[in-house]
Amino acid sequence: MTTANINNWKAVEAEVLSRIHSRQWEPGQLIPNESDLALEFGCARATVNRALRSVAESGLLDRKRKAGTRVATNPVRKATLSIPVIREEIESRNQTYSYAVFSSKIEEPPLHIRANMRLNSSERLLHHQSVHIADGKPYVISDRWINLEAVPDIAHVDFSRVSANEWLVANAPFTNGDIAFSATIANDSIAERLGIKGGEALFAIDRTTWNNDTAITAVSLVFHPGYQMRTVV
Amino acid sequence: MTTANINNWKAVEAEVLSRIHSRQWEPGQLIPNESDLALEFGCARATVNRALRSVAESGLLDRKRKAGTRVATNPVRKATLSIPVIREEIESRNQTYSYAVFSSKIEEPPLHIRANMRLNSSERLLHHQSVHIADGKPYVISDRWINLEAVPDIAHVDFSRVSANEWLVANAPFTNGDIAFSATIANDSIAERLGIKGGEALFAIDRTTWNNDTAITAVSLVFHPGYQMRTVV
DNA sequence: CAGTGGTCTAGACCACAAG
DNA sequence: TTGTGGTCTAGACCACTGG
Repeated sequence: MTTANINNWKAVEAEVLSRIHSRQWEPGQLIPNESDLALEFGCARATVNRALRSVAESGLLDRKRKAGTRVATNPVRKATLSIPVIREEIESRNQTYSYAVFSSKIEEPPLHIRANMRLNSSERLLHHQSVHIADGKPYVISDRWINLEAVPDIAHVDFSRVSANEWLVANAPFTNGDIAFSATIANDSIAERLGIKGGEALFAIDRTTWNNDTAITAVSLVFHPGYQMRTVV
Repeated sequence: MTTANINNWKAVEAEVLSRIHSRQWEPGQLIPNESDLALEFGCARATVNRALRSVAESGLLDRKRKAGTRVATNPVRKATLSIPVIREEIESRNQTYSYAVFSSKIEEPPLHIRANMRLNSSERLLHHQSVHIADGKPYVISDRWINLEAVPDIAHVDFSRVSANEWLVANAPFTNGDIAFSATIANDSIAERLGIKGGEALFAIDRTTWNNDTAITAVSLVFHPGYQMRTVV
């Protein structure tokens, strides 16, 4: 025997990946169906299915009923990035976390926020601006709008003890959300809050979350200069 | 009957999500084990397993053998973003795609590139700089280093016909890679290549890909002003 | 040690879509 | 029409890990 036993889905996955990388199965090529592979590997079809499904999810295979399974020609690699609570992100680097609120008041939102959250004109919104601090240095500033109709309890929260982010995560589960990543220039107000000079390029994340069709919150995060968001494929 | 039959894994998943969102199962709480849920829903344990595994992958459940399954307290939401071939990204917006090479030559790389690719001092690298153009306007500029030891064939490729990106995707499959997203300021050379004024904030992606332990290529992409990368959770 | 999730199996039926 | 992947089932054993 030159190959180890292929009797579990991880082994099947490894063998499939190996055949793709070695180009034994070339891009665009139809690979054998599940039953044949199960026979070849000496395992159940369900095991082959589990492995092929996993590889397909990573983008390296295209599967269609009746048409069969093909090696993807332009593999659209999918990177998964986790969106951590900022406090945990900072503490995981062994830095001390702190947090300060600039302002927190009920306001009329600008039009683009209303449009973004798809609100009628009647909702009252809490406008909450704060900064998360790592080892005493501003890490990211947060400019958040919260739909009080969706989360009435938040009116009574003491934000000196817990950040709006964490309170919402724990108390206002959302079903779906949009995220946009971009670059922005540090204007005077941003620069002041981050304790930097103006004119620098800053990494920004804009996130809106929903509970089914009602918007919960829209937040704009602007990170300190040099911040990188990393992941692997 | 108030509820529909829960006899497939999608239905089980929907029911589980509903119980989490409605806080019938609260954050941190231990939920029933797979066998009990299977009994309650009237389906096989494997079906419950499929559903719970799916929810756990999205970050809303924490599963541990023996310890059981708990609702995540700080759900680390995972966003998956697909990394498309730039030509396809542009064409999917019904814009016309074109492409131009600024320079392509074998050079000694700067130290940070060598370190990033974890190379010995001996490898020869192809330095390839280009721009991808949408509807006649620069869309993103690419500054790429290619390890000729890993991809010798690339020396003979006619880059006027196919972009380095697409050739590599089709001919140099990789097993893994790192990606970093950041913001950068438009210096003079970047601004000139993007046809903009200097000083603007630009979204940047740095990606290094590997075939097992040998680096294939490191590429730095700098997008036109206003570019956003979007996804959903 | 014992309870939980993780996995495998053999067989069955279904849903989709290519020809 | 028919071949393919998608899924469900009942049962079994295994692997990890908390107590």
